[in-house]
Amino acid sequence: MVSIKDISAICGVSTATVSKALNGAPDVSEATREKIFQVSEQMKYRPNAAARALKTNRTYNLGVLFKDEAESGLTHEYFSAVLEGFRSEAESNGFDITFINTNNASMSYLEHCVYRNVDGVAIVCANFSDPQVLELSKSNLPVVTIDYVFNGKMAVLSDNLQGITDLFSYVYEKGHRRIAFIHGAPSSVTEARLVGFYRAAEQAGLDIPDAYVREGVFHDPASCARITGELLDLPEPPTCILFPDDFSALGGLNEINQRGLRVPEDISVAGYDGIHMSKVLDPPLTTIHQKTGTMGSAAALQLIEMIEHPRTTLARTSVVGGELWEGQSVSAPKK
Amino acid sequence: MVSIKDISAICGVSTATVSKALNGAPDVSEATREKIFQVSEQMKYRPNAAARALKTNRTYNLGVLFKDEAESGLTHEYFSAVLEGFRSEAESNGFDITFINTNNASMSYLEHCVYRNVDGVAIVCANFSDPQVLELSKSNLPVVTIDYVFNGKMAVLSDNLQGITDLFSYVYEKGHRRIAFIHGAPSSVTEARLVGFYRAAEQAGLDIPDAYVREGVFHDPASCARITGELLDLPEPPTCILFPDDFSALGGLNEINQRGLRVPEDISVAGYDGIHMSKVLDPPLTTIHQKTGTMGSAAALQLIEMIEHPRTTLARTSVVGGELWEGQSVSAPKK
DNA sequence: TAAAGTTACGAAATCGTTTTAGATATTTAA
DNA sequence: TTAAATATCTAAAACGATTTCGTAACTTTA
Repeated sequence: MVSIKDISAICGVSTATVSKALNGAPDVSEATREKIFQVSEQMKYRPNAAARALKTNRTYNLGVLFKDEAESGLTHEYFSAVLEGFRSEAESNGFDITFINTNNASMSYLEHCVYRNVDGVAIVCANFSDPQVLELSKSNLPVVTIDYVFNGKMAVLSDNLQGITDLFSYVYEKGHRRIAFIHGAPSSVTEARLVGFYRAAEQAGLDIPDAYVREGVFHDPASCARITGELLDLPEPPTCILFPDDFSALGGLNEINQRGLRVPEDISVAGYDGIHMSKVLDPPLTTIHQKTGTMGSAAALQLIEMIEHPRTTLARTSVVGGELWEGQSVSAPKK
Repeated sequence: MVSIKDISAICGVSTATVSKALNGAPDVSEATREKIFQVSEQMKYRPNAAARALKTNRTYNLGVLFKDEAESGLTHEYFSAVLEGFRSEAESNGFDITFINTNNASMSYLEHCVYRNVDGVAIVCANFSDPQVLELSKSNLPVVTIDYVFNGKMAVLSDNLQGITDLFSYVYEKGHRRIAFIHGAPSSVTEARLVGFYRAAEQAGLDIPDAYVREGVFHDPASCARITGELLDLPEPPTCILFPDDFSALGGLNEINQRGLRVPEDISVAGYDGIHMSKVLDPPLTTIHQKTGTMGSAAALQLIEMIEHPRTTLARTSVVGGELWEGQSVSAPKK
């Protein structure tokens, strides 16, 4: 490969000058700078990333922790889409990304980051109570998290509170008063949604019976199918069910269909996420679309800002609003 | 960070000896080797990847080209699952992965690989006629491709020919004789499936009318819905439709439902891929499950073999068989 | 016992950059 | 005219590893 040395030889200057010219240092004359650019262009010079990293201690590599406990990580559209937004924004800023989820026990996440010398790390999808994740969050490596906030660290959240509020208002205005909510396992996301749900109900002067609020499992149609069945078996079943996410809503839809009920004529349902599939279901699912691309992009920008200006950047949490996708799975309740 | 120098100082030996001990060179006594291991363990020494890369010209980093033209790449479960298998196997072998799909025009894929010094590259999802992809394939960088074969390069293919044959046989044995096939856009995958389809039909002594074989679009429910409608409008409509993939089959299912027909009582359908969703549809979709994890893993192993033993490794194409997932979307045809 | 062979180690070069601390030539100010 | 300031450049030292070759000490062989 052609190195700075080759360029310097051809241009008749020292390697120091070449380096400085290429990096825009002020003490290089216009003439030599131009010559150096020309030659390195023509010889297709590419700086050696390893050498540069060794010297500067900067790799322009961002670590990504993307662990799917339930084997649904990279194949979970929500997280994949966030990752794609992150990757794209990072690359626009000259950063590449490297996965740091080692599965051999030889290195912790933090050790992996150190080993690879990443400039910062994004925790996109992980178990936030995992000691290794905590270790990472406590290190002085720049960190950004998605949908979770570590104290004093950058974070990007989807606005679950607003999202569920919008969804609730929408179905309420459609006339529903018996609204059930199957939520995911306890987490900050679930918490925000529950708060939003109850607040919106309160606001509307609606009292939600405890039997209408059930804990399901994210991304698990089976559990949601079962709970949907139990809800329908209530003496006074709900007229509308909100699911933890679009995919798990499929389970509920099946249970409903199998009982010979129709959506939305007999019962209304709504999902959450706004994945591709939601638009293609029959009927199209009313859902809250989370702006995953925006979230990933915001995470990348915040992380990079922290990397470039560690002393002058305050850790902050940005909240990305969702958007109601009006499908046809919610209509006025039967009289 | 603690470096080899620190270890050498503590152990009272030279850095050369430390390096050799850590890398298992033969000319280090058992005693010093043990001491060095102990100390570096205790001081949590991690080799500096950049320094090592600079010296050895090996990064233990694999490039991954994963481009989603149609914005469905990272969010397309098939490719995501292959990638996950690849990543996992690579990491087990001490390799990390870096995306090389630059979206700024400043570097070609190959240049990006050179810049990052990756040891090899996997082309998981890309447009194989893109000049930049060709350039990559022609370079002397070790390359492995998924579902496409570059002459003289490693490749991993899903056995589409066998898969579609199995699927055909299955529906044929269920009694279907009017079998339609909506395939994807022209590509080696489509080609293999078409050959398999026609061969299987021939084998069965079945003549497939041209009107039954239609070109749709992978991963696009809308086009498949339209074509399904046209198939159903034929004077002699098929009793079974094979779709290009599970996701696009959704479009067909909707069209069928909207006409008041039921699956599988009135018409049978089958998908391809075996993504999570296929099991959760109502009825569960009969499909060919592609062993994506196996494919990704095989790709990683082949690539690494090529990297470690360039002179003694022959480029080869391995074919990973699929597996019929029997759902409930295919039954005997109506009389 | 002398020559040859082994074993265990270290000095130093090297990979391709960046960066600091001069050095030289040129220009400006006094 | 001379000192000071400025502009442009370079030598050389890093960064943290690997690797070649040499050497000293010790063992074996004849």
